[in-house]
Amino acid sequence: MPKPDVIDLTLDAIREQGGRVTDQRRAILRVLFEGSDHVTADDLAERVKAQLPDVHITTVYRFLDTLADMGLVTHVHLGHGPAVYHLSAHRHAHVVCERCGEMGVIPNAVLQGWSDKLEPTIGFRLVDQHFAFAGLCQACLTKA
Amino acid sequence: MPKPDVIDLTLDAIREQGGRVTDQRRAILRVLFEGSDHVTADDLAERVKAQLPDVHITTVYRFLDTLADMGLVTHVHLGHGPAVYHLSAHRHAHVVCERCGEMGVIPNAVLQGWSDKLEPTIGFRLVDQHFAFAGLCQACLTKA
DNA sequence: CACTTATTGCAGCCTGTTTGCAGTAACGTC
DNA sequence: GACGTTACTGCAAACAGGCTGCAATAAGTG
Repeated sequence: MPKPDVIDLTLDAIREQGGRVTDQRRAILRVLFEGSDHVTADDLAERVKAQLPDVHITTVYRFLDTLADMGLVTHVHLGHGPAVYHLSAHRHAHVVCERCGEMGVIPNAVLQGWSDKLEPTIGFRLVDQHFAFAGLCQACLTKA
Repeated sequence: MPKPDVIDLTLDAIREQGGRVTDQRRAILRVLFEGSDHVTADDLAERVKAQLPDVHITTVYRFLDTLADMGLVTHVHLGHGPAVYHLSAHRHAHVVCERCGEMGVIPNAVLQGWSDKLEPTIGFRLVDQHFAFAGLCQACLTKA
């Protein structure tokens, strides 16, 4: 008996809330869970099409939205271009180099620490970053 | 002899680099320097039109770009909507409440402090925020 | 199998911003 | 002050990323 994997569990969750399981959704989930993190909707659509042609980008957007409502995926804006999506389980803040676009990850503990100090002073608690922090990476720093 | 103000100095700087001074540019600068901070290009255009009708939004965008090249203005993305522009002299990082859109300001010293600790650990230096930080304001925190 | 209704693909819309182009007008020179 | 050069303007149209309405399709239910 093959052990039920994340994809099957997700599909069950979808059915449980009255959603339906389609080939498109299965393919999208496969790419999401097995492919690399931080994909744009467009990338995702391309990769899905490799398995199942004719999946429309709109379908991808709509399903990502559903998954977001379920709390499974989140999107982040790394810069001026399209947003990238990743599993909420992999949630963390992002830094992006303003010069070269290189991306770094800020551990949740660090963000938490900042937030704890910030809240008493200016009355804002920082939450999971929905927008990346702007920065400069080592390579670009030494170049300059 | 009236003392030359920021606007005149800016206009001089424009002329010095081969740029031309027009009524439109004068009006845009007036709104930028005298109006409130954190305006969208659209807001700006509206306010400019109050003084000088028929100034096209394209002109506003183009001149903002020129001013950005000169290092005079910066734009920040507060969220999903349009970007807001402000004078570079007023530079600081921004926090925006994810719930209600309320905006807060993070002092430069605070950002600098974070950056100093972050750089040795993950190799990124934080720079002036081009994207706002996501957060929750006091009001929304207590409501929840 | 029949039925209900969620999901799909498509075309077309939307917002924010940029571009190409021909006309206008600012500035340096005579 | 007139003249020529060329930066700036307004307009229309394009652009990107994303979302919507709709009719057709097909997943789940009994």
